[in-house]
Amino acid sequence: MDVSLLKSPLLRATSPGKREQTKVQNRQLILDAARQVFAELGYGATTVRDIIRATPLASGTFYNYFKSKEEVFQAIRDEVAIAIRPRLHEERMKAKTVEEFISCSFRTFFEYVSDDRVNFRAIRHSADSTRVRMDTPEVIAGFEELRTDIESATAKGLFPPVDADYLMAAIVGVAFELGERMLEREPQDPVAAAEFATALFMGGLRSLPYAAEMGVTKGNA
Amino acid sequence: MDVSLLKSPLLRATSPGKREQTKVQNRQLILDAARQVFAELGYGATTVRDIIRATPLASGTFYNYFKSKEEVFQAIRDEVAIAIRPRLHEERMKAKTVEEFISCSFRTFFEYVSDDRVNFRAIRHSADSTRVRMDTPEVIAGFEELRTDIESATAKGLFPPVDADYLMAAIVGVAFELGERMLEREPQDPVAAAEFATALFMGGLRSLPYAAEMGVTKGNA
DNA sequence: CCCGGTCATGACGCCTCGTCAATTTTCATT
DNA sequence: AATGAAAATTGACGAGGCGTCATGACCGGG
Repeated sequence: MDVSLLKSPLLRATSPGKREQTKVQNRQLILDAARQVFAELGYGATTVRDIIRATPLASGTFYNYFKSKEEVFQAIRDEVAIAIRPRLHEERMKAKTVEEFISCSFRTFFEYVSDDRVNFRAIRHSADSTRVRMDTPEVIAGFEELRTDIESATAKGLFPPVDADYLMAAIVGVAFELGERMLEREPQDPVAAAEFATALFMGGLRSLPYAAEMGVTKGNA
Repeated sequence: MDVSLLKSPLLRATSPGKREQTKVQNRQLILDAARQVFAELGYGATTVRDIIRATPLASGTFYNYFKSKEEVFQAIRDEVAIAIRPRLHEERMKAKTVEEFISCSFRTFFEYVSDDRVNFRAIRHSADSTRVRMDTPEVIAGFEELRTDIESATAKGLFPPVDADYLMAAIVGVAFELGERMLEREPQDPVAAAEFATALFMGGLRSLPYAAEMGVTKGNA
């Protein structure tokens, strides 16, 4: 048999083998169902059974793909982290000034959060007041990357010699908490949120954009 | 019968009735066991059964005191929130300047976190990478109080007219995330953490205390 | 056409859940 | 003290989730 024929790029592209095909498909089936169910019941209340019930598969099949509901959740989180991380890193590398570094980071993040609302809401919504955050390896790697980016920016003289670990923590804290609030507002305004955060990091309280309209919490002009 | 004798303050003080007594005692028994077990297994992995097994009580009794493991956790959280909230509020009311407002808030919070390490660790430790945060009514009320404190400080001209909601979120985000990092360092230094946060909010990045010693993450002098 | 390997299936044993009828404990009254 | 009602504790129970595994279906190569 001519191996080069069977394994030619063309054939592999059109027929990756039924085996592989259903494997990928099932995985996606489970992930989609999970997203759905998490959004509906909240992460905490969801059971593995709920997920497979939203799927044509049998209970045992679930465990061929994931070890637990946590692992599905990780996979969903990681998709996000993997999508956003290179973008953030790239923006930060391009930054010529501290301000650019900070503002690009926040803007990119908030825009992503706003676009990806569905995924983010999946976590927040839950009957009780539990809030879950998965610090998956992929997410943690994102944090670490931010820290090393800060460190190398410091080496380049962009930053003063700050405590990169604490600074990273502060950025992460503001990003997540502000992101949450942003999602509660209507209309969604990632740019404004990013401006707020940037001003805070650039010049502290006194530089914050004045609250043009009061009652931002509930009213919207 | 002389009611005033039976219900005299003295008697009530020494014997509040066995009924009441065991009720309080059992509640505490459960709370203590829960703290223990949460710290050991992590919040996510803990079951109601694990908690009562660490207690001389029967399974049914648990439900006379709490509806679920979430509610026990809430109760533990709330103890903390109730203990810390008045302190924070008081400090902020005394503040004559913005800087005092900010620095007192952070210092009080970080000192509390550091003292109360046990309670805080109970949440963080878990086999998987799940991080749980309970936004109980009591905790949310604490956030709201911070926001109204900001608003009234603004009214007094202490703050510029900022977006109090976002500012509150930023403070909360930094406090929690930095608190977490602080717990990972040795020796524990709440004052340094508070100084870092305060400098950030007062003057932004450029005011941050220089990292006197590098390698803060792992090394310690 | 057939065989070896891979994967889906769903029943199984174990465990937790929250409930509830039975029982014990407390307490006011006689 | 004796009594009876109210309150709280107990543990067994049905429902249902968990992760596993023997079974069988299905794919793909010879």
